[in-house]
Amino acid sequence: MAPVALVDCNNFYASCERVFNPRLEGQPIIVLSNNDGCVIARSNEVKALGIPMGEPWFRIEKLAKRHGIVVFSSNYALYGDLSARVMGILGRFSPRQEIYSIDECFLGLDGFNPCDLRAYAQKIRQVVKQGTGIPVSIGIAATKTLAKLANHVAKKRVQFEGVCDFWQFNCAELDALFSALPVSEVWGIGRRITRRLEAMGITTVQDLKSADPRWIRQQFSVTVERTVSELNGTVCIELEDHATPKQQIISSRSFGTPVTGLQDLSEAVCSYTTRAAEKLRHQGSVAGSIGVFLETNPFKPDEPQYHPSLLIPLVAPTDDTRLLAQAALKGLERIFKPGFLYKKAGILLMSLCPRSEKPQSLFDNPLVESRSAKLMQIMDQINRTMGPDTLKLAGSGLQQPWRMRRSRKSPNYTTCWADLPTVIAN
DNA sequence: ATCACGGTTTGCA
DNA sequence: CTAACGTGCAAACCGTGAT
Repeated sequence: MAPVALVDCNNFYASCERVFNPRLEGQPIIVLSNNDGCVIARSNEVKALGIPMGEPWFRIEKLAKRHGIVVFSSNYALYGDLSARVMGILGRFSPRQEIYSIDECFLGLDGFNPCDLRAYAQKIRQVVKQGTGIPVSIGIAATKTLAKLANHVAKKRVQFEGVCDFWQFNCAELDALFSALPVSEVWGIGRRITRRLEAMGITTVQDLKSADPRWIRQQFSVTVERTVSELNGTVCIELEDHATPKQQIISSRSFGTPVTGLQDLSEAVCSYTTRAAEKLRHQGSVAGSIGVFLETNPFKPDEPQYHPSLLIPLVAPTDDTRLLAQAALKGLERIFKPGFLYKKAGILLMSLCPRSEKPQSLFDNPLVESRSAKLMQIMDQINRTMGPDTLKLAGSGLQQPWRMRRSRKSPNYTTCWADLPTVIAN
């Protein structure tokens, strides 16, 4: 049985802010979503106050002030950079690593003796903390679903000191543990399925583990059935140590203030397309079609609502930002209607396939194509070395009045020289 | 009756 | 002062027209 570890950073975004501002140690911290909309990360002190994840900021602003909570806009440049450092260190501890999200990864520990991996896990925690300042917790078990659960236990129970290894439990102990955990803690069991399971009398992890897999499949789906098998120690979800290319790439943002005009929407659509195209090239794919959508504010039911979308097939699959933006803007013009307060716009790249498998067409012009490829390469390189958006399409605009609010962003400590004077001044 | 499809909804993190 | 609620992805689902 090959052990799997799930390493997860504790309160990741809050911890990132603390790394560069140690005075925040022990202080309550929250980090807000894009547009300073709602709470997406909380330090332990804030969790203890009972402020839930996803809570809209405007509803807790007063409470936060009362408790002296330190509030940050999200700073993805900072979190992404620290994430890369943490992942780099973690990768040294196993030849098989699956980076699952910005703050967690699985490590395949095949070949390691499962008898006692706790010391190894403690070593991992110590090295990551020393190298980055970020505290992590580690769960170890036979399947990814169980490792996730073990990680949860490692975080929740202080006596485990950040590491929980299910191999250290016998059957009776495991039964007792699982009977004390709500079914909603299981990876893949979200709000909706939890509600339905509870209605059927399945309320704990143990209940779900001992449910009949065929019945679960019939009532729910293969996905939930797999989850049940994984709880029983049967591997159904393999470790994916090489990133599979995305089937679709979405780029969308809410606006800082409502937008009414086609000009502003065009700028937004143009820059979202630029970001998506960068991701597309990064994974070495081309897109066969591009979708555009607009949204008014659904939280204001009194205002006229309109959420159009349109899918535009491309003449030939491409990864050229200019061609993609052209198509997206043409689509935008077709769905745009004046007289609405738009809150959000976005684009989707679809029908993706590897550049190498792109079908040749009679109308391909090899000279034009190679120029396009070279131009995109140079753009990507300049933006990579000199900072994002150093070189962009004119259609993205300069003022960008629609940009999201981020009034409480910390400096980009690790990725922006220009931000450092702020740091020193503080 | 069955399948492939595309668009929409659901669900998760 | 006021108003203020994220994003990205895949799987499941569903209606349609072709076979």
